[in-house]
Amino acid sequence: MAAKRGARSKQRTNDERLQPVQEPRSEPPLSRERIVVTAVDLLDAQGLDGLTMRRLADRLGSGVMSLYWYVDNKEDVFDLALDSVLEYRGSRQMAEFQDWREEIVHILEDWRASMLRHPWSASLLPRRALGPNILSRLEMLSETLSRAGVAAADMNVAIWSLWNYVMGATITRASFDLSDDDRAAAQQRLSERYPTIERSRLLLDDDWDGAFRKGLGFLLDGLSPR
Amino acid sequence: MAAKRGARSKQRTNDERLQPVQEPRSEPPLSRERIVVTAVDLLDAQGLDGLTMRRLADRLGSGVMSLYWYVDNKEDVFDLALDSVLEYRGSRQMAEFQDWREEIVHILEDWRASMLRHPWSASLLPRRALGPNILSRLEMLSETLSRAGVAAADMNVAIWSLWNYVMGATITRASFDLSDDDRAAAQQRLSERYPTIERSRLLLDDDWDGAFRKGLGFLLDGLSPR
DNA sequence: ACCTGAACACCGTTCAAGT
DNA sequence: ACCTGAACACCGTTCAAGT
Repeated sequence: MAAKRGARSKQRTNDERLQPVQEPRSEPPLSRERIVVTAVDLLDAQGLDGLTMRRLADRLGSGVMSLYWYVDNKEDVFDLALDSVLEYRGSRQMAEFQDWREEIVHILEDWRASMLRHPWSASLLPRRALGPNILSRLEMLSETLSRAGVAAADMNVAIWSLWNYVMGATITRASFDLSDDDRAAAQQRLSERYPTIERSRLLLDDDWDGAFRKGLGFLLDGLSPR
Repeated sequence: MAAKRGARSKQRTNDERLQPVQEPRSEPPLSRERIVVTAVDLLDAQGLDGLTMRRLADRLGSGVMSLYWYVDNKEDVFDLALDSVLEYRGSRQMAEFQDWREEIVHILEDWRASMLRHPWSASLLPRRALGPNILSRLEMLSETLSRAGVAAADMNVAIWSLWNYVMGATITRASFDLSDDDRAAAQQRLSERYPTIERSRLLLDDDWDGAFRKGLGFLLDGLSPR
């Protein structure tokens, strides 16, 4: 568990071959999958700037350049980590929902939750090509809107509007991690020059989930066919 | 013009004191303002990753460490560049507008346009503290919503919803700069696994401005008081 | 097929020093 | 008050080489 790296195969001398094949104390061989899993861990722990090829190799117990056998470059690592985090793990048949609105809310809240579990992912998503997992989320969304009766001519606008809303909300939420003191101080500084937002206590509001759901409700009101 | 740096004050020997004070061929003195202007130029030319302290100093004709007299660190440069780009340059009295809706659309389209003129700015904005210029845009927005009769209880949700929509739309627009060929190729790959978004030609749609305005319309429909 | 270390061309920032 | 170069502890990736 707290085994030192580098002391890997030393105390293998007094043989314990009674145990079956797996050797828990030596690193498993490098693989694309291990690299992705470890990259996600590292990103979760250190953020976007915290992922470096050297640190990643370190965690994997390999030399830096060994990674390049499995991966083209650092951008490739980002793409793989991002896609892995966006996998939809919920059930596929949506029979459980009363109406399309509830279904859309579920799809978008699940998407948002997946990104917030890995706060680096939201700001990464718009910069990279769309991977298979985000595309299948868009496909789900699109199917549901279609069943809901959104006109074909409005379809793309509807999808992009919801995309914009979710991305904006999630990127903002993920990067706005001021402490309560910081927010109070920021709010304080508003008083003279920004009276209106001061009055509504804009920067003190911290019911992110509620605001997300409520604002999404407004948008869906606008998007509702007829 | 193509004067070598470092050769700055050499050929000052044969005196030309007839000319007045300004010396067009030597760099003006370093200043916070010059640093910000040059940083924006550099960011426009090379993007977020293209701004390095060394390149910035190079463009300014100074040593790298000289910058640190005017600026705390690189993050400081980002904050200053970001705020400078978000300054509102339009007229302040909104008498010209027929109704609040038109006014909101104007405010948000102007904000979006400012960010798209400097595509690095949108993705930077959510990561940094809110500077004075973005705060005064929020203040304008807030005033207008107030005058429009949005209930105090809905005010923050309304502001954050519009914020989310604009940020999501702009970040996406600014980073999605695939060539037409790339988009066609991406669209092609959708065919089997993502039939619904394939059918609506989601990735081929390139009327960004129209989609922004139309989606904003839907959101404002939802937000309209009563 | 898989892994490696040395090397290159970069980074941001500290520090001690110059004028 | 303003500016500097050397140095430190990093980066991503190429290359030539090892097994």
